[in-house]
Amino acid sequence: MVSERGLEVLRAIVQDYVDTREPVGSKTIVDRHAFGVSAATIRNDMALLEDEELIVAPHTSSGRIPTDKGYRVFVDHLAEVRPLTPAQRTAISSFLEGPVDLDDALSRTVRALTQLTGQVAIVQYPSFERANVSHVELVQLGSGRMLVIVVTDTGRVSQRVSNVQDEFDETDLGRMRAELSTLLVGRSVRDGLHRIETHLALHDDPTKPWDAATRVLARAVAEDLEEFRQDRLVLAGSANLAKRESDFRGSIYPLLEAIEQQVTLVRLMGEMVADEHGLAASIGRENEAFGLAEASVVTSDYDATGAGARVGLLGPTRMDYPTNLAAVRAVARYLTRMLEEDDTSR
Amino acid sequence: MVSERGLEVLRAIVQDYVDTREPVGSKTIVDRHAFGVSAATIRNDMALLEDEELIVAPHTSSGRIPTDKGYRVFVDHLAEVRPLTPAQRTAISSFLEGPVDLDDALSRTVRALTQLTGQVAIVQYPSFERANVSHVELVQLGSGRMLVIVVTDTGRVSQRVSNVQDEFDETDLGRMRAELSTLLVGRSVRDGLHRIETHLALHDDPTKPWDAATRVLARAVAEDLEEFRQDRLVLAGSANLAKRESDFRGSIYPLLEAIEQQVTLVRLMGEMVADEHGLAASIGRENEAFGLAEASVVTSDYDATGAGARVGLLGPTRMDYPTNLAAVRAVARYLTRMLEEDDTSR
DNA sequence: ATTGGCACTCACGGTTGAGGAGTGCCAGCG
DNA sequence: CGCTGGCACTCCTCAACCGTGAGTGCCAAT
Repeated sequence: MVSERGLEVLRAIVQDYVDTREPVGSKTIVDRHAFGVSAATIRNDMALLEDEELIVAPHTSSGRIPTDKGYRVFVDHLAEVRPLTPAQRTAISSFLEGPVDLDDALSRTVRALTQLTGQVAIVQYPSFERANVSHVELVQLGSGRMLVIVVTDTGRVSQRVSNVQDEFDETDLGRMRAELSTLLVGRSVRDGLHRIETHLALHDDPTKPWDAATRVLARAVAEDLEEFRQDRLVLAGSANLAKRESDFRGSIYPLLEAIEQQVTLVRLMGEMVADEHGLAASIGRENEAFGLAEASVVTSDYDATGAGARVGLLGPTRMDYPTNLAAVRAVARYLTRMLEEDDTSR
Repeated sequence: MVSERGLEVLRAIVQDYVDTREPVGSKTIVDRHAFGVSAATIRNDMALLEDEELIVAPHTSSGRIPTDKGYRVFVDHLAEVRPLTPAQRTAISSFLEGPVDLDDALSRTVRALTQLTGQVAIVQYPSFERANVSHVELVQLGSGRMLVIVVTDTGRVSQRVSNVQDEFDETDLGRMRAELSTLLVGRSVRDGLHRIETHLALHDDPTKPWDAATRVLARAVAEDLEEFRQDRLVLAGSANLAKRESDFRGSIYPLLEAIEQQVTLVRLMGEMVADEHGLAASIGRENEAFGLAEASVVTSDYDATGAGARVGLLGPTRMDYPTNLAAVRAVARYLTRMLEEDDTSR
C-alpha cells in the first residue's frame, strides 16, 4: 500500500518530470521539495510506487518517470487545478471580445486556448443532438442554380449550391420554401433527415415540374443536415506538435492524422467522462484505441444551459495537467458566458 | 562549362538521390545508368558540376547530392513531365465524380491530389481578383438576428450572422436587400468594399430605424467580402510531413505553421511564375523569404477560361518533380474541365 | 520507521581503430 | 584531347572500450 507521503512523492515526481523532462531521482526530490526525510526513505517510497506501477525506471540506476497510471492518479487525486493569472484572464477576454457569429466565437476561442497553452486546441461545435432546424432558405442564383441554406437554433449554418436546371418565379419558390420549412423547422436534425427520406419516398411523382425540383432541393437539404450530424471541430495550434516532437517517442504522424480526419478526435472527446466540474482527462494508453497512445487530451464542457459541447487540448502525455485543466475550464466558462449573453437577446 | 553528358550525369544524380536518399557516387552512376564510360570520367564531370554549384559533397569522400540550383536546372531542362498511369487517371476521376458545389469540388480535388502524391496538397479558391458579387441575401433568424449571405459569380459563398437587435417586416427587409443589392451586385469584391465604405460615410443619420439596421448589415456584408478578399486555400495531407520528416533537416514546424496560417502559402503561390503550360516550381532556398527554405512547391494553373487559380503540392526539396508536376497538371485539367462543364449550365 | 553507508548497475561521453566508400590526381593510351 | 586504370588520401561509420557519475537496492544501526 502506498502511504500518504508516497503520494506526495508521486506528485513531486510528476511535477519535476513535467518540468525538466529528466527522470527524477531520490536526491533531486529531497533537494527540490522539503520532505524532511532522507533520500533513502524516499527511495523506499519509490520502490512502493514502482510496485504499484505508478512510476517506472527507464533503466537500472536512473531516476523514475510516471507511468500513465501514475499520471491518472496525479490528475484524479493530487492535482489542484491552478487558477489563471490575471494576465491570462485579460488575454482570454481580449481574444473573445465582440463576436456574435458562432463560427467567429469558436474560432477565436480555439486561438485563445492554443495561445494560452502552447498545445493543440480543440473546440467542438454545439452538439447536433440537441440542435433543431430553425430556418430553411432558398436563394436563386440564376442559370438553374439554387443556394440551399439550413440554420439550426444552435447558430450553425450550412449551405450548399444545388443544380435544379430551371428558373422559378416567386410563387413556386415560396411554395418550395414553405414545403421544406413545414417539413423541417422545429424538428431535430435527426428527425429532419428521416422526414426528408419519407417525403422523398411518398412524392415520387416526377410529372409536376416543381415537384421534381423540390426533390432535388430536399436532397441538398439532406446533405446540409448530414453536415450538422457530424459534430465538427475547430482546431488550432497543430504546428505546436512539431515543437514538442521529442515528447512523443514515435512519430507525430498519428496525431496529425487525427487532427486532419477529425472524426477520431470527435469520438475520443465524446467518450470521455467528465467529473462534476465538467473536466475530463484521457491519458496516454487510455487513448490507444484511437491510435493516440502517446498523447493526452483534457477537456472541459461548456454551455451547460442547452446544447453543450467541449473544448479541449491535445498534447503529449507529459503535459502540465494543472495548468491545462485550468485553461480549458477558464476558456469554457468564457465561452459559456458569451453564448448565454447571446441567449438573452434571442 | 558543363558538357552534354555532364547534364545527363546531373539528371542521374537527381534521380538516384530522390530515389535512394543517399549521396550518389561515381561508381553508383556507372552501375545504374548505361553511360558507357568509366567511373573516372564521371568523376571529372562531377567535378565540373560541382564548380557550377549544381551538386555538392556533404563531406570529403562522399557521394554528391544536388544543390537547389541543381534541382532548378533539372526541373527546367532535364525533367520530362511523366504522364500518369491509367490507374492514376481513373483514381482521379473517381474522386471527382459528381459534385456541383464549388466547396465540394475543391475539397475532393485536394484529397485526390494528396492521395496521388503522398505530399501536402493545396488548392486555391478561384481568385477574388476576378470575382464579382452576384447575390446578396438577408435571412431573418428571429430574436434580432440576421443571416447575411454574399455569393460571387465564381461560386463562392460567404455567410455571417449579424445582430441587428430588431425585427423587420417584408417591406423593410426587401428595401434593405434591394439597397445592398443595387450597391454591390455586378461589382467586383474590391469595388464592393469601397462602395460600402463610402455608403457608410454618407448615410450617417441614425434616426431612421432601418437605416441604422442597414448600416449594421452593410458592415456584416463588408466582413463577408473581406473573407473573399483573402484568397483561401483548401489543404490536405499535412500528416504526410511527419512521414517525410527526415527529408527536412530542421524541424517541420515552419511548414505546419505555414499550413495553419495559409497566408504565407497564398503569397508564395501567388508569386510563382508559371511556364507556358501553367506549371511552376519553387525550390528550396527560393522559398527562404517565406521561411520554407527546405521545402519545394509545385503548382499548376487551372480554369484558364475565367477566374483561375492554382493547385499545388508542398513537399521536401528532394521530391519527385516529374511525377508531382504530372500530378498537379492532370488534376488541374480535371478540375478545369469540371468547372467548364459547370459553366455551360450557367 | 528512518537513516547513513556501501556495493553495484548502467547510461553517457569521449577515444581509438579498423573498414570502406568515394574522391582527386596523374600518367598512359587510343 | 578525351578517356581510363591505378593509387594515395580523406573522412565518415561503426564498434569496442573505458572512465565517470548518477542513482539504485540492501543492510545494519538507530
